[in-house]
Amino acid sequence: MSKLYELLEERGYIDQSSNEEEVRQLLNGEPISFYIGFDPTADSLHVGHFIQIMVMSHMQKAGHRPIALVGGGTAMIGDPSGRTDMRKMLTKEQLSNNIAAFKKQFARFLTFEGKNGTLLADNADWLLELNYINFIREYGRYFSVNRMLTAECYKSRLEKGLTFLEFNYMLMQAYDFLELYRRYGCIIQLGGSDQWSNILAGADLIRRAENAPAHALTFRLLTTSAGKKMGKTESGAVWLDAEKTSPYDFYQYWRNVDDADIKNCLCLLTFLPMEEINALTNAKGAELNRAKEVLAFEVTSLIHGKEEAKKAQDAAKALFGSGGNMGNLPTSQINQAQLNEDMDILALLSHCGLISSKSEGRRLVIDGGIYLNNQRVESIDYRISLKDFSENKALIRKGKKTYHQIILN
RNA sequence: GGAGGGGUUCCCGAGUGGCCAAAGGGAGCAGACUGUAAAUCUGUUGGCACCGCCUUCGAUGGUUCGAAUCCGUCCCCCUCCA
Repeated sequence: MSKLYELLEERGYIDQSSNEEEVRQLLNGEPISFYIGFDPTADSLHVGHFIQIMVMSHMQKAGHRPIALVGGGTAMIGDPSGRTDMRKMLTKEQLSNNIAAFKKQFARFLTFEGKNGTLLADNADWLLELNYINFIREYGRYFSVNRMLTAECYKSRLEKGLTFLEFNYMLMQAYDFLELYRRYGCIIQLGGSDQWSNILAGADLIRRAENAPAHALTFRLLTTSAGKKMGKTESGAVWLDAEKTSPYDFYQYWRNVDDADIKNCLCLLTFLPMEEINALTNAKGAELNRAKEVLAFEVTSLIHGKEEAKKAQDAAKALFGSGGNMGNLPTSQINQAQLNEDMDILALLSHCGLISSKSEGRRLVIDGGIYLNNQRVESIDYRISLKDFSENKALIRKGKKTYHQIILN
């Protein structure tokens, strides 16, 4: 008998369950089928999803069969949970494109082969052909509006406004669970804690419609110790797709987490054994930097592979410490002709995409936030020239941490 | 459908004819201090050819020397009544 439940609990994944004892026995017992839903609202998964994938992976390793459900149907409605605004609807083309991207990313963490190979399902397969009257007559009677309104996700939306379209979301998701139960014998749904009421609704529906037991288990969202959602940067989410968030930036995101969040991240986002995590996080003060390096390296390896993680780490070490080679930095090309023209510092900055307007660049330079080859640029009129390059390379830095390499060719 | 109240810069939110590129807060960015951390303090946050000019205050058309502010029409949101 495995100790899967205890493992998840010790690592801090578990938030709420429909019945702790029963869920514990399910997870620790014979192989079962479970599902987690993913909304294909973007063309890549992000860090928020990663924690769910980690759980799926833990579950699969313990012998259970994951069902990854992409909400091709529900995404056409929009989940009101945790949002103040209505989610925008997507076209079918966007959806199928996004779903394809998800599949690829899942494959890094989950096996699709074998007796407990991951099953990929799309609720568009059954939701799109539902008949309204039939659905309402068959399942509408199982849902109490009074109860739905007490759900936190709707309560808050009632102040702001909630359309009937979105109100239906809970029914759709509940129906998904029922459908997966019927098709694949899925008896437990997992998800982020924001999904609690939707998941419960599904379990309830199975109990009522099928007179069979079904369970719910939610996981803590990845938040900072201050309670803020992690995985957001000024430029948006931290994506798992290397095209959208480069391995270097990805690495740096984790390298820079708050001291207070290191342990949590190590537990939730890596497979390192607890003893090792405890040893790393018992350090004090500046020694915690070691733990951050390990965190950044491990998470980057999981997402982008060891090789990319190594490159990102080397680049970081080259820039912030000594040694290491910095081949893997964000880089821009520049040619001789451009150099001969009017390549002042502002033009260079926007060429590299480091600023979104000349005004911003102007401010940065005046504030002393721009460095060329680690020398502060003093004037907005500074003109870059051949002498700024050594071996056809120059290094530009914005603030303390944003590095960009320029290659002359 | 009726009555009333709204839509302001990334977000919240002031502004009700010129002193408004628009208070204040949040968030962001930069500087100092540091451990590539946190906290704190300082500066900054529409664009550009930047001591000047241009474009913004739901949309559009007016009034005026001059409008985010007044008037008309339209779109959207909220509250109460049905």
